[in-house]
Amino acid sequence: MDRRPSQTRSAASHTRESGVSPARESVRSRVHGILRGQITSLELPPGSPLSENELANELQVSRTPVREALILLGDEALVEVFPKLGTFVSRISVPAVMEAQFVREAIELAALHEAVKRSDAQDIADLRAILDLQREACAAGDADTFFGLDEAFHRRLMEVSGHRTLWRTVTTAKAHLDRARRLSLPLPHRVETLIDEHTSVVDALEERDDAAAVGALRGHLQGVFDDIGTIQARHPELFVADGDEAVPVRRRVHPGVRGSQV
Amino acid sequence: MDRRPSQTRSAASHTRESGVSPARESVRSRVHGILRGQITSLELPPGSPLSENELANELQVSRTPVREALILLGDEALVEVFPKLGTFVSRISVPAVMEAQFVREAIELAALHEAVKRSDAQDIADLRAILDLQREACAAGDADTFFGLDEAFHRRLMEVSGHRTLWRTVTTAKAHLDRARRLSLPLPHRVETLIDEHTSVVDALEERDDAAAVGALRGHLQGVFDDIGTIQARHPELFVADGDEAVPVRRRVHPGVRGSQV
DNA sequence: GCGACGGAGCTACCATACAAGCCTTGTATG
DNA sequence: CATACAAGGCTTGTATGGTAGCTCCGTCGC
Repeated sequence: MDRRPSQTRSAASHTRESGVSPARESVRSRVHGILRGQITSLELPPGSPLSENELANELQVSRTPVREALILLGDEALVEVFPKLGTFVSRISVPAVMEAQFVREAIELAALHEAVKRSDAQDIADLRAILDLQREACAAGDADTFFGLDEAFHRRLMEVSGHRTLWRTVTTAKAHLDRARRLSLPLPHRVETLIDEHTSVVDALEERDDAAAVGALRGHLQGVFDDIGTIQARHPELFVADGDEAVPVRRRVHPGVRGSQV
Repeated sequence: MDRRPSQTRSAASHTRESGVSPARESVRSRVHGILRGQITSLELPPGSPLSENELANELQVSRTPVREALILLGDEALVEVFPKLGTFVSRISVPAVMEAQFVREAIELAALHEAVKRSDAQDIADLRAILDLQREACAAGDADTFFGLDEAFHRRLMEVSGHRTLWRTVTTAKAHLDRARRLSLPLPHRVETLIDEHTSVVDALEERDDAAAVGALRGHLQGVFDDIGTIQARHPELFVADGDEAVPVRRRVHPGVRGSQV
């Protein structure tokens, strides 16, 4: 009557875990990760229809894991499921972006507040190393790498604060912010500004200047709002229309081609 | 080639939505809500096995919606799924409680900071009304009602801050805290203390005293830590053992009876 | 007596089939 | 020509079957 596994298992608890799984990853987890990446990178633009059957055929799996992945994505509001109608990549909602920004700012600032007290030389060196790589990616014009390093920077920053599992919470909020930031990246002057802001945070962190660090990070995070108006004017179809909540449009960007570029 | 629903649909976007659905709720959503309530109320104690087949039989539905509900619960770490082994109500992890507390505190304090600037007489009156009801529930010794009102209080507080959708984020973190608090409720002196702390927050809010409000709420929220050591010593089987992460024990509390009380 | 091994019984995972609802579109009708 | 209507094709929701994997426990070998 008593069952227990042969040994402790620390992994495989969170479905959302990315990275390399030790042996094999569940199909659901794999599909979830693929779709999540394509949505946050805008490879699947907001408003795109996501058919369970179609995805299952493309990925060569059955509907079940695809459906389960879509349910998880729906729970984090990256897709919208309309029963008996269809599933769509959620459009960018400015209020939702502001809420996500609020959550992220609250958590990261609180974490930074503790990081100021805890950081050591190694932490500072690691952060600066990431910034150097970011400058390289910036010079090379590699947007994907740049974004990956940006994520690494903020992640490392939270590790310094001593809260290791906190990153997952931020990730959920960050997904919505990333889509907006992806759109603003093509704008000039943005990239260098981001790196400068990161540098200011590390500088203040090294000098254990709490107020300066928090102020710098806040300014950095709130930069999302700088261009969002411009972006919305340029790509209105990617945003939810004012006064018209969540209207799916069952029309793909390019007929017959799924997941085409913007 | 163009499909769109007959009219705008604002509801049914989040699976986690509780409350009364307009027409009919999906089975998955219903099962999810039931299980979530039973877990956070400790009706299903940490460590309990949750078999898809068994739950499906008890609730008279198929395994599919039960499975999907369990996946969602696993995503918020309320259950742990061990592939090919079993699903269990997650044990209370002190580090996890601390992380959840960190998230909640960061968000609620940031929201309160804005609420101080926005609150009007009606808001204050509503909050005080909730406190009166809480005193009644306290006098009557009704724990469930008390907890419901506690939730209503904090929820109303976030509405005052102007961030309506933020409560959902807090809810996820709060679930883990609630289990710990449920256990500490039987301890004497706790309930009156909680009400007093709530009152202090509202008082400071009414006087627009930012520092006092934030300080009072912080003290209130950190009260979770006061008794957690005592609780863990009293109910060690509900917590994850030190140095032994997530070991499911396939043995129910009372043989043959599911969901028995603690 | 004690340890290794293999079947039994359970689990979650994935695949598939059926059901119910919405939208489109062809068609009949005023 | 415009409108009402019904069939068809699509969608997601639910139900069920089959498979791989893990633990338990009886049995065999030492």
